[in-house]
Amino acid sequence: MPELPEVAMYDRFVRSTSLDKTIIHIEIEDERLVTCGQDALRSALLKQSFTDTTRIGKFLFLHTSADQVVKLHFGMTGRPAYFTDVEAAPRFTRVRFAFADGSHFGFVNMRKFGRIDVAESVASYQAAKKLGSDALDISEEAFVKALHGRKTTLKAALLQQKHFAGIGNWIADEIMFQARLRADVGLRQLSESELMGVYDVMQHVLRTAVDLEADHDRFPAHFMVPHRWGDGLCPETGEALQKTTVAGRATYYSLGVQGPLVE
DNA sequence: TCCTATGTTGTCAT
DNA sequence: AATGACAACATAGG
Repeated sequence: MPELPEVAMYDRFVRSTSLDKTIIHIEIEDERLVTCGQDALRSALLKQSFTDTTRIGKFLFLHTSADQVVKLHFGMTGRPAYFTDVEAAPRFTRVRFAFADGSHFGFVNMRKFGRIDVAESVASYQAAKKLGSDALDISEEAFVKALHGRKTTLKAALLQQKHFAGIGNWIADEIMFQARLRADVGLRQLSESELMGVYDVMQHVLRTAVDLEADHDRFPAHFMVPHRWGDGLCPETGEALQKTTVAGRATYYSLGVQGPLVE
């Protein structure tokens, strides 16, 4: 379940389990998940170790003792795993890194949308792939500049990773709910000051989710998302949340709070 | 059987 | 050239 707050937890997990252990074997179930190819992955990592991590949006970079980085992207269904017995490997462990101490790091990915790649540095990867700064790091000025006056909808723009990275489908819906904006509002209809409000909401949603360790059960009562996954009722009006499609994604919204779609 | 799912990217059109 | 819309990818579970 990886959007920015979830990947922040993955980051913490990896740091606490899998750093500074020599990698002695890499088992690859499906090479399609390894962008650089299995040979390049093995030559980059065998006899090396992970030494540090950097997270940008939904991307997690593992620095190696050979001074390269391994990029992990989890797709829609990915998560990291750590286990000491191969037999205990979680179902859907697609790539497994075996450490010299007998433990293992697993890249678990049911749907195979996750990807592993090797790059020379975080900066070089970020530049090559046009990946924006982390959404928690972008300035208000840069946020407004990136969005103001564009032709697309707010939700589509929030989902792009180019200008600021880490927003996914549930966070986009949560931001639009808390900003009290229609699910399909166009950026041309939003003033700079309204976009500053969206920025503040984005920071609040991300900061809160990270502080609560991405645990949906602990999200505040004014958050919509737990209701989207639960009783389907707006936390403010008590009415049923509406469902539609915006930017090609399932979109939940409160008619009473956000108003009707434009059609 | 059919539909949905927390994401990205290639392709085609504007 | 740049930007935007949308299908495609792969799999499990309801």
